[in-house]
This record gives sequence, structure tokens and C-alpha cells, in this order.
Amino acid sequence: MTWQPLNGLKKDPKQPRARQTVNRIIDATAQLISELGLEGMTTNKVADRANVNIASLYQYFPNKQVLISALLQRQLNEVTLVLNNILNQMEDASVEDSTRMWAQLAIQYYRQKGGMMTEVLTNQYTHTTLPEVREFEHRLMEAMRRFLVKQRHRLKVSDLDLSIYIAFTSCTAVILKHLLEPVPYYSDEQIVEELVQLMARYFY
Amino acid sequence: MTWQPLNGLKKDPKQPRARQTVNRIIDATAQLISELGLEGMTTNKVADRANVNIASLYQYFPNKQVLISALLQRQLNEVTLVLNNILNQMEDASVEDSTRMWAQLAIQYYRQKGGMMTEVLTNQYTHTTLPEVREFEHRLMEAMRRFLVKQRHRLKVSDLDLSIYIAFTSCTAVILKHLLEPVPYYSDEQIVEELVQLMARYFY
DNA sequence: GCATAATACAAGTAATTACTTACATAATAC
DNA sequence: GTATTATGTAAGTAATTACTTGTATTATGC
Repeated sequence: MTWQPLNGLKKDPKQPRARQTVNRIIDATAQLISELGLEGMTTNKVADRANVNIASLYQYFPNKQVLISALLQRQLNEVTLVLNNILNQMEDASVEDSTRMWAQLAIQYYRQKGGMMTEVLTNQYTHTTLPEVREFEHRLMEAMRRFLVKQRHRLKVSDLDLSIYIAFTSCTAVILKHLLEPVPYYSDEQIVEELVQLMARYFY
Repeated sequence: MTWQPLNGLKKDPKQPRARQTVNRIIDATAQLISELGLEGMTTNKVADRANVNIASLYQYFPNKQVLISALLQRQLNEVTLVLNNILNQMEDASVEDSTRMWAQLAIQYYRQKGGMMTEVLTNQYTHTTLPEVREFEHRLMEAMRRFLVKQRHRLKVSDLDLSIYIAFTSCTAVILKHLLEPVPYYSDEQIVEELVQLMARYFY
């Protein structure tokens, strides 16, 4: 297991049959990470689950790392799509409204996609330097910035970028913690509204 | 590798020589996790590094999980000690001062203990349900509570416990992120002071 | 000083890992 | 239809894993 990240597929599937194979492999990867966690997922199990010979897997993915990377990429793209939708709606919203929207969306997306998979990816997400994830984070904070500069005169921030960094990190952490290790007597609404408070008091 | 947590040592060392052996094993564990990460650390490597036969390791630790648990326990106890000191100093401080103290302490402790070890443990710390860690977190939030109720009349919180939960989670996340993936142009002081702002505006 | 218990180690084991080699089948090109 | 290329698989490999068995050495009780 050479544990330095590579980035590309070994060769891309040209026939539809092959594309299907590749997809089945990535699907199986998602399932297995979901069931067994990142460390429980092995390439052999993935091949089994996908009904594909292990050698076929290694025909497309040069190593395990790239396989995980491909899945991560797919997942992030999906999230980005959902997010872009809502970011447009936020255009001229208040800090309160946009915080609420964003938090609700995150919670809802997580609940519908189901736990462990998102858990594992967001776990990586929070505490590693995986480049795909870094970039995703960066895009998100940029969107926040575009939205905030419009009402900058109303904000009591000294360093806007630093504030965004603090706000983003805080909100993300609270939501993730609430999703992954929920405290039984805090409802989704309570958490969301408290985040709204935190943001409002911080920015206004 | 049976991956259900056990909690006790297999048998405790009665002779000093044996106690030394056990300590060398735990030390080696810390070093290796520090160098290779949690997934890179193996019991065989630990035994090698500790200059102890692998069978001796398994004489005291029934499995890998317990070994890690023992290390985690030791680390948390150490942190608790340092923390209790400062918690007393905080007695009648303002939210600003106590946030600053706490944040500075956390950063300083991390820097002096060196990276990866703390990283791995705090990584577990943030996103798993490890009971030792849960309890540690709980103790910390209780201390925050004791400190805050004294000035409750000055605070504009509706649900004190919820506020503590939000505040604690936010601060922890920001500090951890700053330590583990620092943004080059944010200094320790900047981060700390921005957290102080966040907390002050949230509570007052 | 000697029997007994505590501590250590040498040398394994079976299972699992990521990844290959060598060969077969299916699709496409012309 | 046949040559060529893309796609698939059967059956491995060498390395590493967590963990044991059996035996030797050291300390302790008396």
C-alpha cells in the first residue's frame, strides 16, 4: 500500500460496459466505507461487492488511495451542486437567514444521505489536508464572502476574511458534532437557531 | 484484531522491572502514533521500539485497543492536571479573559507536546464516542458552567447549557483547526483575539 | 538456598493486506 | 471475417497483521 496520493485513473473506460464497471466499483466503495468505516474497507472486499474481479479494479484504479479519492470527488461534486442552488437564493438575505438556510440544508442533506458515509468523508473533511476537500472548503468560504461584502457597512468586523474563517469553522463544527454525536435533548431547530444567534451577534 | 474495546490491563505489573516495561511500551506507542499515525502504528513495531518482546506486550495488554486506550488515558490525565490549575485562576474572570486564557493554554500545550500525537488523539477526540474522551469533555463543560452561572445576570443567554455547548464546540474547533491546518497569515494572537470577540458578543 | 511465582523472550501461526501475472473473452476497425 | 484493441478473470504473491505457544530467566518467600 503506497500511501502517497495519486490523482488520475489508470486509463479511462471507453466502452459503456467499462464505464458501468467503474461505477459499480465506486458504488461498492461507498457502501463498504459506509458499513465498515474507512479502515474496514479493503480493495478485495470492494471488488467482491461490485461483482468485479480484483484485477479489473486495479485496471482502472492504480491504487486504493485513488479509489477513495474518486469517491470523495463524486460526493463533493454532488454537494456542490446542491449548495450552488441555495447560494443563489441567499443573495440579499440577512446573516440570520443565510445561516439558517445553510445549517438546515446541511442537516437535511446528511439525514437523507445516511450516516457513516458522510461521517467518514466529513471526518477526513475536518482534520486532513486532502486537496479536494481544501478546495471545496475554499469555494464555500468564497461564497460566504461574496454574500457578506454587500452588507459590509452593517457588519462590525475588523478583518472580514478572518471573521469568515472563524464563523465557517464554528458553524461547521457545531453542525457536524450535532449530527455525529447528537445530544438527545437538543433538537435540530434548537441547534440551528442558536447558531443563528451566534452568527448574528458576531457579525451585527 | 478484535475491535471491541476492553478496558483493563491483562494483569498488573508487581515488580518494578515490570512496571518499567509497561511504561516503555506505552511510551513507544506514543512515539509511533506520533510518527506514523494511528493506522501506521502496529503492536509489533511498538514492541520493537520499546525493546520488549511482542509476547511481553501481550502479557500486559490483552489487545491493541487496550494499549491505545491506556495511552489515551495517560494523556487525558496529564491535560486534566494542567487544566485544573487554570480553572481555579479563572474564578471571577470575564468571558473575554477566560476565553483568552483557555485558548492560549490549549495552543501552548499543543506546541510543547508536539504535533501528531495530540493530533491523533484530538482527532479521535472530536469525532468519536470514546468514553474516556466524552467524560473529559463533560468535565470541561461543567467547569465552564460553574464559572458562568456566577455572572448569569450579565449574560444574554436563554439556555445556558446549550450556549455552553455551542461555545465550547466552536472554540475547540477553531483552535484545533488552527493548530492542525494553520492558515499561514493568521497568528496565534489573531485567532485567540477573534475567539474572544466571538465569545464576548455571544454571551454579553 | 531453594521452591515458586513473576517476567521475559524466541519462534512461531493463520489470516489478511494491497497489488500482479498470465491468459481468456468480448467489442471494434476495416 | 479477421486483426486489433478493450475489457474481463483465475490464481496467485510477498509482506504485514494481531496474537500464541513453549521455554528460559529473573526475582521473591521462607
